[in-house]
Amino acid sequence: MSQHHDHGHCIASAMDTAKKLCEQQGARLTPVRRRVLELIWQNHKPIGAYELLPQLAADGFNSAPPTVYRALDFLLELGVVHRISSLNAFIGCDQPGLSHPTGFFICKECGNATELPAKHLTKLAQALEAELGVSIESGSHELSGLCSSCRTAA
Amino acid sequence: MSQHHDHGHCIASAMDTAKKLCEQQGARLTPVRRRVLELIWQNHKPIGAYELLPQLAADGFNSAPPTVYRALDFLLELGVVHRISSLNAFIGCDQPGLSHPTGFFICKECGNATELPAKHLTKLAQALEAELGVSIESGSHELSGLCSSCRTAA
DNA sequence: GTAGAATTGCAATATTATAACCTAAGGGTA
DNA sequence: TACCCTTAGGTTATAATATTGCAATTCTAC
Ligand SMILES: [Zn+2]
Ligand SMILES: [Zn+2]
Ligand SMILES: [Zn+2]
Ligand SMILES: [Zn+2]
Repeated sequence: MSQHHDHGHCIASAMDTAKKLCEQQGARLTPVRRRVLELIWQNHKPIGAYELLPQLAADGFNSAPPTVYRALDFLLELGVVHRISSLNAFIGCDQPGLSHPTGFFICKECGNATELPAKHLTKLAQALEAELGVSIESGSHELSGLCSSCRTAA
Repeated sequence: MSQHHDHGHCIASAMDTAKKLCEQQGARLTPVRRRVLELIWQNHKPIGAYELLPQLAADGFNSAPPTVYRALDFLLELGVVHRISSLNAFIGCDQPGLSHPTGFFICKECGNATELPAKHLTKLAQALEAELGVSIESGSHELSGLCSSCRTAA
């Protein structure tokens, strides 16, 4: 996770991609869905569903659990957000649009989560399919430790 | 997951290993901890904490959530049980005693979970550490699809 | 035996997620 | 436009998972 990136650009780019994906698929990026995606990107770290609720409320949106879970389900389905189950949290996808195996490295110090390069995950899946005789359809990889910045600081 | 294994042996062997690990570490395999581990192995599929409660109650144990969560925490710490966070469930460890990266393949058809060979997971972790400049301390890999039996059946 | 530590019992509560049911809004078609 | 149908959102309640806090007990070391 780079510390010095243009974060406004991050968000704008993610919103733009989501809009395009919706148009391609005939899906509707409604105000609440759009706002949830913005909040997830503004946060830029894994964020829990219940942390989103007050932020939605502050914007005048309805803020009951089903509202945010529905929006999250939509965004997950669209492929612009991932769920990190070991944290019960959600984060924006780096490479939305491309269907790809998902995994994250989460720094236990700073909390930042970096999406893992799909290349390695695909390779692992192939090796496991060959060795176990299974067919893998989906998966998630959640690793934890110190990111390079936090390692340097320590 | 082999369908034709001596399941009684599975359980006995797991209990024996747990006992030895406790002796080595000066930890206490108390009745409720022992029973929780037995129940997990008897089930032989990922099992939720709240599924264990009534089974404990049937044996005359206290059966409030903290009881089972404490036992699970102890067994996780001891390394004889793993948590599968995408299922909010627990399962016995294949290679207890050896500290190893953990991952599972879970068949979406039959529900069986197979622990992934550590070799591949270690290799992935090393590749990611090199590429991302991070240091990985723990991780979990949860894959889903069809196991070889269910593939054949389908 | 006694002090200190670990374990358990117990009640309450926190956190995360979904169900059920109804209303409102969009979108195509005659 | 009027109609119908589908999707999305509002609202209330509840389910499912997990933890906190404190008192009582049991174990262990001395
Ligand atoms: Zn992604
Ligand atoms: Zn960090
Ligand atoms: Zn294991
Ligand atoms: Zn199967």
